[in-house]
Amino acid sequence: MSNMASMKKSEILKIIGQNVKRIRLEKGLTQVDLVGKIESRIDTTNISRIEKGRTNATIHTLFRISQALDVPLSEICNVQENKS
Amino acid sequence: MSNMASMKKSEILKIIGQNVKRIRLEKGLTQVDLVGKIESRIDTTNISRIEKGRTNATIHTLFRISQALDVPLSEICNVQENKS
DNA sequence: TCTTGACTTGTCAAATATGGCAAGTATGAA
DNA sequence: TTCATACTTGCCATATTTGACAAGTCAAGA
Repeated sequence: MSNMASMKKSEILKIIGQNVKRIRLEKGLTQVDLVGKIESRIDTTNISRIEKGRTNATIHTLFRISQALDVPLSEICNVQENKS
Repeated sequence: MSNMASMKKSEILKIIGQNVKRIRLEKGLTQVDLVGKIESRIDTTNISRIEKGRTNATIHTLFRISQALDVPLSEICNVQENKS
């Protein structure tokens, strides 16, 4: 049912961002907490833009976020509505 | 055992690239075949660079590739060695 | 009201991803 | 050897991410 083929760029960026925000909140972290746990520097500006779906983050940026959130990268990258 | 915390940028890019290449070959596709299946244009140059881990692709580019390969994005983003 | 914390958003500079083209490498077949 | 296919890599121009800072919004308290 997911009709992935027609998913627009803005849509998947929004889903990725929602994933990041949801996991961050589940861990009880603020954006400032999160960047504090990230190895090489990431700005809260960028976190905010990613969570809002305003930026098309690189995989390495998302990977660093996944490390700080202590979840697999694939969890952040879960954009599928449902699997058969 | 995965020691994700110390994974360097070049290492995760290499794994992402290996994932793309492996799945593409499993599907019996050439790079030219692959770009032919991608909605908005992607150059074989870029596919090659991603597969070789030479470029830090954006999530939207990897998403379009996952669509063309008919696999979930999370499969391309599977960089974990093994899960506990 | 004032303050604080959390987040968003604008702007800027620097780095780099992307698309495009051309040239090079490698393999296999004729 | 010659040719074709598949892929890699260098270069270029353009677009955009990223890091950084400043300013703004919003909600909860004191």
